[in-house]
Amino acid sequence: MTVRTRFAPSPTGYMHIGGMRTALFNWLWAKQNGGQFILRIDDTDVERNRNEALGPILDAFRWLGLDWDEGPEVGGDYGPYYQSERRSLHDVALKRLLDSKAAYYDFEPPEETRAQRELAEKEKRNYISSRVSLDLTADEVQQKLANGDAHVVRFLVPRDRTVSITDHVRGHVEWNCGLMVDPVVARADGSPLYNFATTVDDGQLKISHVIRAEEHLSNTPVQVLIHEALGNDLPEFAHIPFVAAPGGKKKLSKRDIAKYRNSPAFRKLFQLGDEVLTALGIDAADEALSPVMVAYYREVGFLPAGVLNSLSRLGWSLDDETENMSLDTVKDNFGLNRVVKAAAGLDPDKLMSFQAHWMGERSIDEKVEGCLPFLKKAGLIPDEVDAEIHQVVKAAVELSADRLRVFGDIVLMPEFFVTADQLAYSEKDFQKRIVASADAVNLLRELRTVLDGAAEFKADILHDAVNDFVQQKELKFGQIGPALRIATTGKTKGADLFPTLEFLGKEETLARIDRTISLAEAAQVA
RNA sequence: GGCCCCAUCGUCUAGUUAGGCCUAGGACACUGGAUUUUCAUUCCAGUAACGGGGGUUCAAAUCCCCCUGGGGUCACCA
Repeated sequence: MTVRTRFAPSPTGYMHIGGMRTALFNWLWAKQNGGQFILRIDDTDVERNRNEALGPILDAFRWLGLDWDEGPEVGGDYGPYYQSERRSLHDVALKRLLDSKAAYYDFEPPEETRAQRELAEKEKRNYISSRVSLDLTADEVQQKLANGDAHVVRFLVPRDRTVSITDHVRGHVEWNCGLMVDPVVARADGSPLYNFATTVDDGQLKISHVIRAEEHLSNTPVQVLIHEALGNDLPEFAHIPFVAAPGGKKKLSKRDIAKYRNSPAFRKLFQLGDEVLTALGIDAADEALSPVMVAYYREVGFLPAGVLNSLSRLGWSLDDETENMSLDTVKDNFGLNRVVKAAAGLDPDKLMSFQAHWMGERSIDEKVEGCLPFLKKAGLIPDEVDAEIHQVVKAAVELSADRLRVFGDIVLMPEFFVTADQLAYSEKDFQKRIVASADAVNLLRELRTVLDGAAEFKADILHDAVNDFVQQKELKFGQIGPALRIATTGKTKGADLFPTLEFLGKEETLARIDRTISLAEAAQVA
């Protein structure tokens, strides 16, 4: 049997990270079994511009390197792959259901249906369809149809049986059809509804494995029944756990983004986004760029390997110890039988840890390539990168070392790229360690002389010179180090100090100290 | 509320199918220490879990039942 899996997103304008995990598992299963992974666009109910809304979704797949064998742009033998273009196919299937009496026209007013439903809930009773329209004679039905009476088409659930499946992750699951509502399969104008269109399409696209999030489990009996009525071979099912919000068990949802902002577990990612995106001149409040969406990770400068590794381990494990895995490793070892049943909360800390691991695997040159676009976007380097600028970036990347966890981190280190007059100081630290410190300014003046007099402007020589000075004055390094660091980089932490000074060069270093002294004096006077 | 799903450290998980190798393993986070004249890294160590109650058995995290708790879903959305 050829394994064919599919992911069927609606063109919404963004790609949800949880949806991405579902897509990944589908891709993994297809690839591992030498089958096909299909992208089908469920755009039946969308009025927005298709390309505009689909773009971000395809971008997410491309960014992560998850290719699709059939679907938009690549076509395939089972198209069209846009559900809206399959309407004639749905019409034929609908007619077959109606002709075989597997579905019926329901003229019951929607208010009436809703009232019955509410009454049932109030009485703590299961609701099933009234089926009053089934009492109509064929002529009466034709008459109402001719009159243009409002109606829907419902699937006639066989109430005397059960539906059971053997789910790849949940095992045996069974439903009593006597408890099921007759689902609406089409509106009065014949336009199909989700459960119906999906079933028709899955059958026609010869999908072998429906791998989807657990929240679809309750749709399964309806789809199985429709498949049977249509005479389709039944696909196999795998209902994987949904991705939960960090620190919780509830489904990660776009609707709760505002709430996540303040959640302790999620805060770090939002903060990183705020800092990096703002430095890039991008609106960090845009929900399409929140950590719930794949686009966030690309824009902030994550590696596909980091995101993929994290997503793979969400609800799946290779064994009892392997954590760092490339996509190839996951692909070779993936199995539906090792998918966990319980919902898994996204863990931002662990995600960052995977990301740092894979960034550490990158060569300096690869890191430079990754940083360049970010530096350009932030206006820290010109768009035209000549050899000299390339060299500067390379040196900065080497200095930043493992402080560069995501490419976006580089734009948070402007001290490597701006000149003395543009350097921004951390206000609080500047105040505390320089303005409010009794002799910080005097020491900086003396340090300036020491640095100026160094035989060579090299890290180790500067280091020795400053050490000598510290000993001579009977000070501790801690009494001048922080001030020197702030004066030259604007902040209290960062890359190794003396190599940084060497990187900046004598002229720039002294200029920064001069500016610090004058700013401090001005502040003290005021 | 009906239907369905789920339940091991704070988190992600291994172990459950074939009960003993489990004084429950790993990773992330956290805490302490070493290295680092900041921060980060690296290294070492530590804290930390089988939701509860009944069974079955020589033996239960593992099998059965009940309870509790958590979650999903109940549209002429997808």
